[in-house]
Amino acid sequence: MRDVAKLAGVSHQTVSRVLNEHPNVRQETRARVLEAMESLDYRRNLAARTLVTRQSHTLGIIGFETTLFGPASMLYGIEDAARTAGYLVSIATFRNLERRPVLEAVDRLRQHAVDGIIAIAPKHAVTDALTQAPAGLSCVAVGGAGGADGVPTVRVDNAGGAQLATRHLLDLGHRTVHHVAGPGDWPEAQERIAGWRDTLTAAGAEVPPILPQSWNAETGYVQGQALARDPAVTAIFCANDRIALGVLRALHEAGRKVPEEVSVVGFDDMPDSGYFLPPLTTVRQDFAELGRLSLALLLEHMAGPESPAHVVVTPELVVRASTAAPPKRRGRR
Amino acid sequence: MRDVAKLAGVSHQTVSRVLNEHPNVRQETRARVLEAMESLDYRRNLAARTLVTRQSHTLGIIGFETTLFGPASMLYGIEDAARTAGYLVSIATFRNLERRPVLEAVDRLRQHAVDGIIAIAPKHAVTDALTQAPAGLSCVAVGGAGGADGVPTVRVDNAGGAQLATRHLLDLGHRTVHHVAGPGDWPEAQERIAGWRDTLTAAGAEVPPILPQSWNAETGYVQGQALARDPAVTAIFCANDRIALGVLRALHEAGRKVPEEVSVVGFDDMPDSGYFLPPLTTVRQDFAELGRLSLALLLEHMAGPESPAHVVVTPELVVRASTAAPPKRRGRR
DNA sequence: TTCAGGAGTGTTACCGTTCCCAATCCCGGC
DNA sequence: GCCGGGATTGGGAACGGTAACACTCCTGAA
Repeated sequence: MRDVAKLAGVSHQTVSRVLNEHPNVRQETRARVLEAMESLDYRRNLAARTLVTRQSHTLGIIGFETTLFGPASMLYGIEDAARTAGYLVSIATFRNLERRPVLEAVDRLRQHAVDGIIAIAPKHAVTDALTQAPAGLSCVAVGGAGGADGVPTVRVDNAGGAQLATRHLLDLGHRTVHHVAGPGDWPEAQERIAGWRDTLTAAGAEVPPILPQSWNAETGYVQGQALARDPAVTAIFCANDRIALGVLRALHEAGRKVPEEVSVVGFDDMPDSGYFLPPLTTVRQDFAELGRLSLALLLEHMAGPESPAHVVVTPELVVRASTAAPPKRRGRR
Repeated sequence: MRDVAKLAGVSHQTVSRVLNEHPNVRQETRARVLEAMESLDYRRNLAARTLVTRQSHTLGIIGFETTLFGPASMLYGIEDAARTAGYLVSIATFRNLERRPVLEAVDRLRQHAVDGIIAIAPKHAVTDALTQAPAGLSCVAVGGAGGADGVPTVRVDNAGGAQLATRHLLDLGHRTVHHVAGPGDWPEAQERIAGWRDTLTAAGAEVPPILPQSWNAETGYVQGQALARDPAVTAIFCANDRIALGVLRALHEAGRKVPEEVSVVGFDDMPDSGYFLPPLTTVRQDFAELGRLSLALLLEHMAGPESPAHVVVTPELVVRASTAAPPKRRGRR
């Protein structure tokens, strides 16, 4: 910077002003400085800037299982939006959903002086940990655990999505809808269960038992085998597309045709669920949008820490070929 | 830090020494300092440290389509390894595979003074851009484009993987193996094509034509429909699992049974390919390991920039239920 | 007894910015 | 022609660490 100043024949302070687009610099001077910067291939030292301004222009993301489609997409959305907002993102993942590892991740980011944190927070433990973050550090939670305490959140209306799916099946004429749930201690899974159950009871339909377990295809396969054995089962709502994949396989192996005999609905709309056998009807959530929104919320919160806002995104039903009317047509009741 | 020094009754320099685990500090003094740090909840300002040492203890990752399983997993592996090595990772993604955006991403990271860069580099343009990175900044390329110029690389033996798949099908008794390739301008796709073709010609089998297009399920579906129409087709090797998914669907819709009539092999071993219909035989690449290795290579290169090393990871065939002997048995030839 | 040398500690300079405040220039109004 | 005030510029002083070097002890060998 000193070199630039010397070459342009001004003080280092003026260079700084040009850098920060301070209004009170004469056009001519600014041009001279810019030219000098150009010819010296100068770039400012952000560490020095951070040291004095206490702003790193870096945002932190703490995430869990970022290898899965949902979290990875959110990450992508956040990074994209952050870039256009002039921020770099650093990422800290943790391996299990307890308070300690989360706090460690927050701490790691704090050490590096991030200006704010977005947590991909599927469980309450994460959101809770966030409330313990030091004051002055803005945090936003995105993903599962909704309606949290003092932390702004962005989330999907899981209950609404589950309702969409369940209603769709009911409207097709199914007497009731079975559900293969996600892990019982995940708010997202709970909300989907609630949305499904409420829709069923509101329609006066019987509520079959559930056995919440995991988010993967194996769960779907195992539970699907049991459901396939029961001829009364004509409609299955799965907590996500991976589970649906497993259910589809179980059904197929048991010789039960989809959608002629059994209808299946998923949740997420993963990239290739349109190519499942048959193409999966599912509830689509726009993860990238979720990421973008959470970034916007974070910036807002960093600018003026008002009372925490809560943004809810509405998912959308994508009807494909895995759902149809039940085999023996009955009246809509 | 001054406060800590005062409280411990030493100079700030001694505090610094304790922080950096300098050997020449008396036990007792060290204890006193540590205690002071504890009671003041002191944490060192990394920006200041970076300013003087010119080391940010941050690594940069530049990536493309990090929302897909492969890149996301590498990211994960890198972050994991970086954390244990005491680094934070920042990420910069770019939207298209040309030189400019890649260089911009490198620049962004450089501004933030990253100590090194790992590029998830599926195409040569990325690796090329890396060679233009300023001297003194260590870079490693991981992923597709192998055997590059001056940049250390970590990659999977795609040709070897393709050979594994093709051999497996040939050994089952198929006369030849058809291939649904990935996009023609991707080195990974090219290498898989080469491995497949070479294996075929080495075995004296006919080499069917290919039509390289894209990595997604749609490609598989479209090309699968054409292949399904040809009764001579009994074995299909797909450039990745997503393509295989599409092929499986096309085959099923055309009424051709897998694996009784047609065998299908994928590449990648995505999380749920074991639950495809039928469970997919595929070539497994360990993305997380790839990430870890690339980090190790980067650290090595940062320590002593010897001639760039090239690490090759061998993939592994996972045999599941989508492959079998061809319908009319013929001799092994 | 003297002295070399290492352990332990403190002093000072410096890393590259931005902030605060003062200085200078220039313009219009009285 | 003088003066107030905004525009423009410059001169230190931070920011919070680490590096380099100097200094004081203390120990063991000559």
